[in-house]
Amino acid sequence: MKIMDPRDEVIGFGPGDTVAVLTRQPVNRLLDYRIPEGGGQTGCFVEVPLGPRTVTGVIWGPGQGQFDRSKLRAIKRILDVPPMRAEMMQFLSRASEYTVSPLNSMVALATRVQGLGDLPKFRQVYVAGEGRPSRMTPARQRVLDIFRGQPDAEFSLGDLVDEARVSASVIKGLADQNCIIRAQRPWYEPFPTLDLERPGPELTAQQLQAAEHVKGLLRRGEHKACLLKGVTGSGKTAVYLDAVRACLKGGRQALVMLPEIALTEEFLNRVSERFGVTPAVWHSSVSSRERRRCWRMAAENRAQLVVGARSALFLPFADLGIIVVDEEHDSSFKQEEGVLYNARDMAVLRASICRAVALLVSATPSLESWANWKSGKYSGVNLPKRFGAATLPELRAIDLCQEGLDPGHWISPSLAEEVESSLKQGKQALLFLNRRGYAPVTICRACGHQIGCEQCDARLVLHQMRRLLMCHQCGETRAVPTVCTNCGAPDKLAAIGPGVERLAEEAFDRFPDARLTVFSSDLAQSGLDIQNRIREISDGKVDIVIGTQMVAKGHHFPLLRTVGVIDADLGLRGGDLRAAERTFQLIHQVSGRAGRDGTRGVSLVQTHQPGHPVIRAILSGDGEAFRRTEADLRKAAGAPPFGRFAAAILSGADLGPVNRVAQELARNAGILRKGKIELFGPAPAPIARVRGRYRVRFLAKSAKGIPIQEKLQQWRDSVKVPSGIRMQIDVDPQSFL
DNA sequence: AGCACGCCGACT
DNA sequence: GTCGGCGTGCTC
Repeated sequence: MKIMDPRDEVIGFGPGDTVAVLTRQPVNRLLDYRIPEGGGQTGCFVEVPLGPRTVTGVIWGPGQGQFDRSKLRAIKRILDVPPMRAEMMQFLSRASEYTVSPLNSMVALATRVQGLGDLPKFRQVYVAGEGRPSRMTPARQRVLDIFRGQPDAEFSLGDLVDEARVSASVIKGLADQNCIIRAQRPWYEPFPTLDLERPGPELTAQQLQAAEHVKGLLRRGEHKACLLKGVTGSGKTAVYLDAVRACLKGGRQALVMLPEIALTEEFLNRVSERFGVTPAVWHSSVSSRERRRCWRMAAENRAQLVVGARSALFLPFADLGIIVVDEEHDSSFKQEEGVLYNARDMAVLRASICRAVALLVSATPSLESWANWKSGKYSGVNLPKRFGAATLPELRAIDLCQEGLDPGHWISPSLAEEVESSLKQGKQALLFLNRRGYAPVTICRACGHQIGCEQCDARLVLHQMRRLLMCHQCGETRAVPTVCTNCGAPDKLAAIGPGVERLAEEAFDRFPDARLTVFSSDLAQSGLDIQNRIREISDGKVDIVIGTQMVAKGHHFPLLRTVGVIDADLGLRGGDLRAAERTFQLIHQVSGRAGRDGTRGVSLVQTHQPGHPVIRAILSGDGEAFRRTEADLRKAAGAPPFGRFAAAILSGADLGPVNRVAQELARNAGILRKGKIELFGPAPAPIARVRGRYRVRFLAKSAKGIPIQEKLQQWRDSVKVPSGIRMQIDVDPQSFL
């Protein structure tokens, strides 16, 4: 079923006219409604009756007239927000086609705010007042001191309570005596204006050249994607902030996308340093009120710059001029649930539709972007040198076959020695192991049983600090048993293999005087907590940092001298399409944390296979050579980016029906073959059961440039998928689980 | 997504 | 005989 393409021009409708509405309910077709008093136009956000309920939707175009006119119902309300722009409708439509996902679910992505059309509510703030308190108390003094420091500032109740460490009643008492004054502010206040005249850092010649290239694209209105490649520490951020500034000066909006929420705090500091104020933020942990503000301000062109996660791509920007995708190679840009899309690719699509520049930034570009640059589809700029005194670290392999490890130990003598010498110099060391928890496997020494998840085809990971076993597939946790769950033998359970927690234990034994900190996504409390702990590291309050990929990304640790990669072979095992690429990117990235203050850093890479091409490429530091070799391999295999992949995943509570549907789909492979698409499978997914659901996979493969979506759609529609069985199509899959 | 309609098993 | 299980289909 194909929903009509949105039109370029806006169409107005009068009362009584029939219009086609697309709701965000899973009803993937247009429904006709009558326009109410006051009229409307395409793109209007509306509330319509649907059965017994009222749902939100968007006027997509003129009515289709295929429904009994006498049964038509009227639109209940046209919401008081700027209508969806034609370019947004086009973007959603194209994104829906590309990802083979229903258009209504794209509309759902574009309306992920509560109370879309509700009138703005007010929020209460406190400002300085003239009154004198009848009696001064230490608590009251603390509150008044805050205002004395910033007489024109406004604070919410929460801010005052936190900052002055007082209770709300103290604030109330002061307000009653007019010492501070309660004021109403609309919650939808525009975001503060960025100071674009504020002098920025002096850019180096290569930075200037790079910035000039991007600004040229903006000036000439070339809505072409551009790859900004630069070694870690080369000052990529300063370059793209300069481009953002040029875009804002031209009166257009900017979006900067970061792969992880954990990176936003640090980036916001960077922005407020550069432009004097904090910009709008959009990600899943932003409060719903703040999201509403951000959404609305983006639509009204009153948010100049939005910093966000991948979902920020669906904000209703009025006039978006540049989309920066920082760490564009990062796999977190791929949405792996619900609508499966790669925010990096969708950013390029959106930019091309709204005539914006898509700027993809990375030290280790994805092979996709790199190939697009090489072929001339994207333009590109390179920053080959580190900024200022920073030099690239010295990279060395530690051959674990030569240098044996004691059982239960993972820090080799050479690595320990290097860490020791860093500590002696008053510098820091980072031990990197991309494995959360204490140990990946718990085994019974009596019967050999490995404790697994009841719901998934996966082993439970021991999290010692939280005293539980956890499934990394479904998140299910359970208490650590004292007897074997299989044979009942007491005290025979043993933790096998290392996780960051266990590594920390070993580091504590080895370096008893060092101050340690462990970073892992499950140990992080909040964005602020991460921010504080990062600051502790920058301030030199920590000697050894132990962490998962969380520490590899983006953070700046000036005192860090030594990086130890505990297990370089870890990511190379699974053997999926991108294993080599991801390993290269991760180790390169984490190594780049070392030596950013002028003294040369060292990165030691522990491996059992120092001759492995990927390990050799990492050690040589020659990313270009690595990408060329990897590209040749992919080309020979017809793999992305030189061929096209799409996965289909069937899942259901019982294997029988899942297999039956899979067999039927396999029989219909002819549909794909007609479109020059090869089908492989069905095969049980590598993790054959997740959350109690059995999973079976297909892989569809075609040459580059073959339009696969229409055929995939036909193929999917060729079977009737019974309720209880889900079929997901993943175009350009990242993960092969 | 909800919710109604509808066709087969164990109860007052 | 009926109450209710949740499979199938509709919502303008």
